[in-house]
Amino acid sequence: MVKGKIAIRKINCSKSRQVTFFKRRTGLMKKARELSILCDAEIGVIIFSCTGKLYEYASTSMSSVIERYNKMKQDNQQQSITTEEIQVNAKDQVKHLQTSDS
Amino acid sequence: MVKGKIAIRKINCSKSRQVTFFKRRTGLMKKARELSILCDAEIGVIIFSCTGKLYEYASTSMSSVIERYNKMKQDNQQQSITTEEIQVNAKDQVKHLQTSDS
DNA sequence: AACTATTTATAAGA
DNA sequence: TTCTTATAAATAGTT
Repeated sequence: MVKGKIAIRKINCSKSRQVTFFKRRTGLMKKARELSILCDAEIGVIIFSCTGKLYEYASTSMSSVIERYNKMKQDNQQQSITTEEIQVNAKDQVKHLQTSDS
Repeated sequence: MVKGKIAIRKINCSKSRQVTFFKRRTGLMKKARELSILCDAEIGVIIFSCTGKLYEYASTSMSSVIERYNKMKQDNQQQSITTEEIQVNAKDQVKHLQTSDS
């Protein structure tokens, strides 16, 4: 393997994995922070290491990010239910038209 | 400004900001995926663009990540309450020793 | 915890 | 968006 290049699969050696985890975690957090500033984005990053330790970054606060996330998902759900209902209603309407003898 | 280098502050030009957002968001997601694979970590990334659009990445699923996050926070909270109680109890104990005449 | 050879990301331009 | 290219930044392996 050429120096500086690795395959993207689990690093088996625990020591190397730990070092890589530190380096790349730091890099990821930095990139997240830069993106949030440059592009005025709200960002949350949650990382659990393989030993279960938590690392986090949030441009605002994690609770704000999670709340907004849940709200958007909920709205999307609502939206898709609404769409479904409209479709069902439309189908009923068609059915009604087809069975009506006017 | 030298080509290829920018200051980390909000990009005012909407068009440049949009291009940068696309490039860096893609890069961030890739880094997150690589980190999760290389180091066997559970990772969640939530991004809201400045126009409110949601982008997400989760190595497992976002609900799994958020649940685990909330659970860990809750446990930490519990842990710190417990610690506080132990400290209070210890203080009472000292007080008791000081006021007792044995 | 630093170094450095390389790879990777990315800003600007097309 | 998507490609190219010049440059900056990240990082794998080593000291």
